[in-house]
Amino acid sequence: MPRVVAERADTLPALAEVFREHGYGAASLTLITEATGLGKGSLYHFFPGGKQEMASAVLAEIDSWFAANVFAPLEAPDEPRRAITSMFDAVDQYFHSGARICLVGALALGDGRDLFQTQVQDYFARWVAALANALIRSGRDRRQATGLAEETVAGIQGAIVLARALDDPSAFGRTVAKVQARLAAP
Amino acid sequence: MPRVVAERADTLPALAEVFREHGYGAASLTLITEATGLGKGSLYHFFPGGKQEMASAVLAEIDSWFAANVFAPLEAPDEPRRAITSMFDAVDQYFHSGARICLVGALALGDGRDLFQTQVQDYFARWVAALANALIRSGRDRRQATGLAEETVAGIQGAIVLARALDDPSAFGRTVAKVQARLAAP
DNA sequence: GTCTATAGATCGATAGAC
DNA sequence: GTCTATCGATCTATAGAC
Repeated sequence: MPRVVAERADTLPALAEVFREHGYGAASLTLITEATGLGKGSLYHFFPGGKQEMASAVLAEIDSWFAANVFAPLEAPDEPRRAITSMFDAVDQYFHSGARICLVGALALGDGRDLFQTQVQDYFARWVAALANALIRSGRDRRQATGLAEETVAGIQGAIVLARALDDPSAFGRTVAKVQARLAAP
Repeated sequence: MPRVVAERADTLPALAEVFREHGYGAASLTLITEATGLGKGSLYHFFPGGKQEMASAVLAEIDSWFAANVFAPLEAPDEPRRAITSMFDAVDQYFHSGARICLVGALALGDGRDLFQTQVQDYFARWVAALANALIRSGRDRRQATGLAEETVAGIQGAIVLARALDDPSAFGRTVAKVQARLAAP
């Protein structure tokens, strides 16, 4: 039978789930050992920097996923409108239609804000820049593109907060659909 | 010289600041004693339920502030447009133009989500309902008012996330201004 | 009411056997 | 690599003097 955890990267999905579920500070090593099925010894073998390195690795993987599935298409030289559409598809998929929160946004609001400020800032800055880039190439005025991109990313993040607060994942889809429609309008 | 802390309610602003700064789980009693200037004995005298009761009391005070300054005007029988304008003024004031996060939203995303779910849900549900009510009375279509209210509240929350993530409070004002402008349009 | 002292549990992290 | 045992620090909460 194949091992569930064969290398460091195999632990990242479970780690990400724990941090999303409990935040950074409240994600104890006990919870992490249960979620990953690894003892503390193994965890510290993979992550000598401890919990902080675990969270940082999760953020790096998230950034990598968005870079490949969201940022790169938005920055690609052609098809900006199609890239924007696929961005919303990717967002809906990644956030499980509102049932999953954005760990980066949660870290920005909660604890770990100081520890991971650079990674959090880079993630949002690149998202806004990539979307603004696509908006400009799709014919938008340069001056308004950044503002529109900020408003869109904020709308997505706010939709996650709202869905989580209301305990109603469908609020995410409803709200994001409005954000997307506004972006498609001239 | 008058005492700084004369009764339970006097501790709430300092408590709120600690929870906003560190989240619920990472706000230790040591941090709380430093912020309030009270020893543990005094804190447990005021809040026999411990840290959970402290956070719950803070949420109740936040809800009370919004009820008086935001929800009630929105639900008042007249001047819905004026109430909406003053809502945005109150929001900008309360969140210090993006320099202060929304503790309710942060709790919704992070730890304490289970502990305070009812209070978090009530806060957002009432905000959306009150704003939708004002929108209907200002001439909006009933079917679209709730969606527009959700989008607006989400936009405000997302603006807070974005401003915090980018470490740029001015992103809050820029984004909220766009949300407000959209609401004022026919 | 407010304090200090401290209990009892849990934390992150380490050591060392295998 | 993975485990168990355990360290010292820190946590929430309580007890009791004043």
